[in-house]
Amino acid sequence: METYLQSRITDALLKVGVEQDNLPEIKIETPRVASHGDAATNVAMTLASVLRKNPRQIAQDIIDNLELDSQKITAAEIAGPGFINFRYSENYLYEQLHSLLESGDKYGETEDFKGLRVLVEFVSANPTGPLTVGHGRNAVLGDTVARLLEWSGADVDREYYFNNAGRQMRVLGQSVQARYHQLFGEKTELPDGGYEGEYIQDIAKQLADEYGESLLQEAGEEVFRQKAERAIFEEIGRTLERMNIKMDSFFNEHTLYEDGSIDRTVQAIREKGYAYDKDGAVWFKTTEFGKDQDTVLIKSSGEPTYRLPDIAYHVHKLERGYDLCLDVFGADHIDTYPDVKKGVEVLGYDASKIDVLVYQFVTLVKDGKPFKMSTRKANFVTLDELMDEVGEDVTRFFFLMRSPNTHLEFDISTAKEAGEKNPVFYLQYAHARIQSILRKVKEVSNDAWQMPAKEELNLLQHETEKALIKKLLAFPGAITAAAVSREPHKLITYLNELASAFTSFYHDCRILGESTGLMVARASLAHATATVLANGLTILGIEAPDRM
RNA sequence: GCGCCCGUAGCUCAACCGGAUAGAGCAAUUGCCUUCUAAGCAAUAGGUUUCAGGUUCGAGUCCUGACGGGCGUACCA
Repeated sequence: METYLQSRITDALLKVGVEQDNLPEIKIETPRVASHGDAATNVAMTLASVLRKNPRQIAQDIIDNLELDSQKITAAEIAGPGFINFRYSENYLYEQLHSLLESGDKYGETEDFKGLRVLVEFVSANPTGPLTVGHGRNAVLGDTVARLLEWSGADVDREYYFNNAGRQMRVLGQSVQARYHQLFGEKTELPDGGYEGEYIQDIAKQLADEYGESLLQEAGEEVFRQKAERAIFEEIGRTLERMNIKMDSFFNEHTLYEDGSIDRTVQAIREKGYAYDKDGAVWFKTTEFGKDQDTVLIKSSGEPTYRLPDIAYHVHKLERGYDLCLDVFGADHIDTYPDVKKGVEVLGYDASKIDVLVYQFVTLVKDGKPFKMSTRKANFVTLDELMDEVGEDVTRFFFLMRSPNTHLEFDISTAKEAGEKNPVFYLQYAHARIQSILRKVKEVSNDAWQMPAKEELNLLQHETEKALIKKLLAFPGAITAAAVSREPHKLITYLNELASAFTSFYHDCRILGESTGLMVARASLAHATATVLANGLTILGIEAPDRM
């Protein structure tokens, strides 16, 4: 419909005398106030200064030259300072509703990103401990944006990037080793900066159960590191599964060393003249890109900083042929992103294919106060603990509810309320309620719901019915908007409006007890609403229950 | 100091890359269950969009400057 209006308006503009080269971009938007119509454009106003004419006059000229199909649009009128408002015909609504019903669980899919190969890299927590609440927002955002892109036609892979070498992991191994020795009565201290979480003791205990005392002979921490890594990855895998997240691949940073990518990357940056040696370290000339200081690529110890493998990794992604590499990470990592892009660019790759979704931090709140759920000495709350406390659906929903670039206050008191206050249930309840009605319809008519003919939908004449249809038709656009801006909360806002439009309809129009024709038409409308709710919840990774 | 994000109703947040009368939920007040799920609906109240300038037909949105909060600014990841 949008493209239809755009082409009609373009034709009218040409007739009015606007030159081909001066055609403005024609924006079609949905007015905030329903009384303003179903679609509107502001072209007349944007043209006012160019044509040096009164915008309302321009609008009138455009309307006079518009050739609209009355089967689709019934009215085009001037309003306010020069908006042109359009109204959809009933026929158009019924036609669209009918095709929605035909699409069923595919309704909402578009081809906006058709053919685009996307790699979403997210979570990417190193296996040093269980996933925390902070990782939770990352995981859910990444997965949901991936789903949004998939619904928009993109070909999406999900990847988890990790590093199982380096100092952090050695300390992890040492920590487990220390706990293991303690289990057998030895007074071994945790290493400096060791991991204090209770899970370290759990892993040590597993090892004791499995191997008895035999590991006491181990001199180094390597065995413990390996065991810890495996145990932690298993737990992370279970957590992700619980959250409805399935990775396509896990990428080990180590492979970049093995295949020589790291060395080649440094070499290439040197050759381009963007790297130099100083104080035994290798530096990246980030000052040339407007930074205050140059940054270190390889420490004087010979170990690279994370920037170098990050650059090599992104080159690797691009070489795999992705058109879009989307990284999801927290606000604390934002500073590395320009360096990586510049590095990739210096190496001759198209850095514009790399995009980043940055999210702000999460604060847990309970009864109005910052809340620490964990009694463990380690200073974090795990995702599993959170899900145990409030449930999987609520967890996903709360992480998605807000715009990624504002701080998220996760109110556990609200999340735990199974009822009125909890916004997740509003959507699920609407779905369950519709299913309940449809079950009753089936009893009455002794027949399952069937696809109605288009004409049968003509009985939907009530204002709340038409408002609901219009809301349903906005679903694909809502997905696209959320996918383009990578903001899943836009979809939630839409679904809330949809559920609200449904309850207005439910309040004003009965389904059972009406004549057969009207009952069929309304049941179809309810069915369509349930379909859209279910599709929307699927994208959010949340259940759409049939009963509550 | 510098960079990024944020500042909207008592609280938590929306506002479709500059549009028409700034909207939801929670909290408050009131009304609605012998008819399809009241986990709901309807209504009332709540705002100088932190402040001061600027840009233009038009600003919560863009620019400048204050003020306030978060995160960075490592030879940590």
